Amino acid sequence: MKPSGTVLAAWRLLLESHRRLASQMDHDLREAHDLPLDWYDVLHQLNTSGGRLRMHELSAATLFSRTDCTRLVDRMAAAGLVERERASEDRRGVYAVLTPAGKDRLRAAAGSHLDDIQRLFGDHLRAEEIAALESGLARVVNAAENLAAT
Amino acid sequence: MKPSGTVLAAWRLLLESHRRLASQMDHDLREAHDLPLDWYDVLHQLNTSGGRLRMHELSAATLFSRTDCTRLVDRMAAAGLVERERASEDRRGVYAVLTPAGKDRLRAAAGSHLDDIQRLFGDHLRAEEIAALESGLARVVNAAENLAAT
DNA sequence: CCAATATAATTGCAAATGAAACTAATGCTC
DNA sequence: GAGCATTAGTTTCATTTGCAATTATATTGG
Repeated sequence: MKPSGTVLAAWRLLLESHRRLASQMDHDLREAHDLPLDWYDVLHQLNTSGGRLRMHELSAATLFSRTDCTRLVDRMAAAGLVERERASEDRRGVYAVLTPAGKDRLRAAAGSHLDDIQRLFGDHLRAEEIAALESGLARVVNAAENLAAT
Repeated sequence: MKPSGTVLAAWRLLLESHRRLASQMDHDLREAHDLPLDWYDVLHQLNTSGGRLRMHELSAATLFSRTDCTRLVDRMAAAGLVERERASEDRRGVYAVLTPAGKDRLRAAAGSHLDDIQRLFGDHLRAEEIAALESGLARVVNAAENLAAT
């Protein structure tokens, strides 16, 4: 089935808002905290998962490829924000572990980044639009997850 | 001001739905038509603009950087989908022009791509959610545009 | 009118990316 | 418990990207 004009318009707006906001936020984070948005994402995911994740869990959480995670962790480890730790229960495995410095850096950046989310995104939406985004996109994401799991 | 939990959730869902759907759609387009999503985007924008755009207009329409446009057009010209044409009214300028082959390729790919948009996105949204996405994100994009224009 | 400045597009270089090959350890089956 | 398939993670290679510098043309202020 073909999408209606409104579905198409909504999809294009989602694409455009993502591109504009993501690049603006990346720019702001680099400017203010010398932290790429990708790094912020990794720090955030680690932090909300108790500070340690296996590489493949990090990949699933951030939606970066395994390859990408390997190299993000490389660079972030060089910058002292995370550490690698071999898994004791599975000797193939590696944990990415948030360091205290990484936690500090995240805390420092979180304030202005959250402000950015509000300023660039939240400020322009009505409560019922936010609710609609949340419920609708949750279903979209869910369906995509199931598809990917196949 | 800090975003409320629902704003934050909505933002994260927007990020996640974009990543999942864009990569799925890119994959499907390559699979079925050997056409990266970026190329589709360029063909689409050219087509909806009468088949010819100055490089900087293409950049504004697609939100790819000027550099990126130069090189996308390079590769697509090598594949015969577009042509470069020096602008007669401004000799610095270059038009990217859709070729008949490019138009054909777009037409061929559009069908399955539109199906994808419906299947992955539209099918999971209620009419009022689509309307909310459309109106809300239009305001978000607008605000971001004005900011960028500064 | 012409020097200074701005704009259009490309290019060189360093960094980031993705797919597929590779290494190592585990699990599964007979 | 030996062999085969699977899973975890990294690495290699070719491609892509982004920033800053470059080239060429247009515009503007004195």
